[in-house]
Amino acid sequence: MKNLEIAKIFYLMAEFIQMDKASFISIAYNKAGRILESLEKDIEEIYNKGGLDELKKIPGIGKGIAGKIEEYIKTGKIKRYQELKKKCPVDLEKLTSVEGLGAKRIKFLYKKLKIKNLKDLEKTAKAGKIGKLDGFGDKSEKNILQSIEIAKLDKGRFLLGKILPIARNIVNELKELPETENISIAGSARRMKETIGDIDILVISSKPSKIMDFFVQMSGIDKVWAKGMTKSSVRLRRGFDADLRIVKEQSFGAALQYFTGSKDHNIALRKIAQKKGLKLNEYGVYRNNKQIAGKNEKQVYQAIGLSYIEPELRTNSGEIEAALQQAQGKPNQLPKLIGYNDIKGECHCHSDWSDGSETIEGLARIAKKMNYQYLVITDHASPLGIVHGLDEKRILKQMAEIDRVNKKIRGIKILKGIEVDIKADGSLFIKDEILSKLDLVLGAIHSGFKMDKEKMTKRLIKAIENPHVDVIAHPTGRIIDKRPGYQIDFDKILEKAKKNKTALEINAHMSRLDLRDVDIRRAKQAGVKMVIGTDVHNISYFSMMELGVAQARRGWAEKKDILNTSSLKNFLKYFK
DNA sequence: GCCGTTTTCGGCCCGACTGTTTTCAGTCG
Repeated sequence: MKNLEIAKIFYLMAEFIQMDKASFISIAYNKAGRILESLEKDIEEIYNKGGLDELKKIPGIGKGIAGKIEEYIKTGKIKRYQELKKKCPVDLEKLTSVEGLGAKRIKFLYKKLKIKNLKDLEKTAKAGKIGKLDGFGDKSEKNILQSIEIAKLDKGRFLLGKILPIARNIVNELKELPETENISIAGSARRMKETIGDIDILVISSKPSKIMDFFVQMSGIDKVWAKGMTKSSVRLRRGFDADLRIVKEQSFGAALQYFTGSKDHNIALRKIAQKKGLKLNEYGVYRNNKQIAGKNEKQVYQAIGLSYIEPELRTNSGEIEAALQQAQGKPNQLPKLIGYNDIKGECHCHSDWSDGSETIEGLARIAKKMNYQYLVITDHASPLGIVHGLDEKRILKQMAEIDRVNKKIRGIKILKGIEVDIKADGSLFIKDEILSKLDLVLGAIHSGFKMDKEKMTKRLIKAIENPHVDVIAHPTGRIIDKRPGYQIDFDKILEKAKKNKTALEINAHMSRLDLRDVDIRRAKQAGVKMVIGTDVHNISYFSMMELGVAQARRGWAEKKDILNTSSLKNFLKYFK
């Protein structure tokens, strides 16, 4: 998929263009980059299907940019980009990663001192040559040196599952301050995006100075980027930034809306406000300088003619149109998203019979504490030695053990399941005769990831068509930022899954989150049911259900789309 | 470069903080 490659070039082109003047052309390229990044379909497929006209149908892609996309697909290059790069041959990607350095200053440094990359920059700054330039000073030079160190350590984005606990800790610390009247996580963490670049926190206070003082002096801070009365920003030693914004109570909703994003969602909202003769900013919705909304988010949306939109949906990918429809009582409304407390059972769980670390009885007690009605034990049945998979004999033994635990522990039902390997030809590692005795069979691919698209699609379809397979676990096989996932024809998979009533899993593990949000949305549209499973290997995994539900919400899933929101009875009935 | 329920030209979301200035450009989100 070339979407990300092209997006990256567009971002760089935007920077190059900005070197000469802050132009709307650069804004257009940036926007095109973001569009490509969040596009659910392969841009090359779109182009092959309908050519330039099909590309131009994407909002934000016009004649010029569509042409550049075509050029890249055909030749692997974009001439305009090469030209821009030639004019100022610097390592833009690395240099812009230095906080405080943007296109203009990078060009200036290149023209004056021939600085092309981080190494040149560091050398020149250390020699004291930067502070003497026009528009720079000693402080700029010092900041550049510090920022280089931090840029060197930059690890990019972090998993939501890693960031959320840290963000919540900071929130709890700030909450302790008597000056804090209200507080919320904002930004992409509030939208529950699967990876997070930095932490955004919003505080309501009429005495911001003490809170800001505390914030920039918290433990674990490497550098204070900025400190003001309404806005401060710091770098945490763990490798990412935290931003704090403080507003007054009457602006809480507007600020929360503004600070939650996404950027494109906000821009679209402001345009809508503008058309109505209103102004939307982080302090409220204004008509002729008079605030008409702002205290809570719902009012902000209503003031510009929309229904409230849940944070997880705010990506400007149709939710604004749906909110408009809903506010006007028309069809094609917003989904009634699955709630964080709607899950009635865990359906992907490994015990110490395979590669989990907890006994079945121990797992049952935790699941009961989670208020689940049921827990499906789905140990591996696999030839892979490392997972200590079950064979047919041990499956029967384990069933007996589950019967024993069910008798011993009341208030939760342990179901008999398996996560069985789908072999290269699509057949399963366990005989149908044994599978038929189980309550739930997850089919999963754990080897032979590199198969070509046609073969892999056939392989999965064969498993989907096996009458004993209830669920395909982690259906695309991707690992966030590590493995792209297998080549599959997802539309065909959906078609067969629907026909065979085979469900797809939303694997809730923080580094899998597989299906992706865009896949979930397509599955829902295709009428394919899903389950959310955390792939428990020890007791800490249970809490990742929150991430799985968030993923489902970002994919517009409703309660009825997710089977383990059903009662035990209905859950079993579906899979019979 | 993109876009159109006033427009095929003339707009384009909006504001905070910093450093170097002395009223603002650059950067960031």
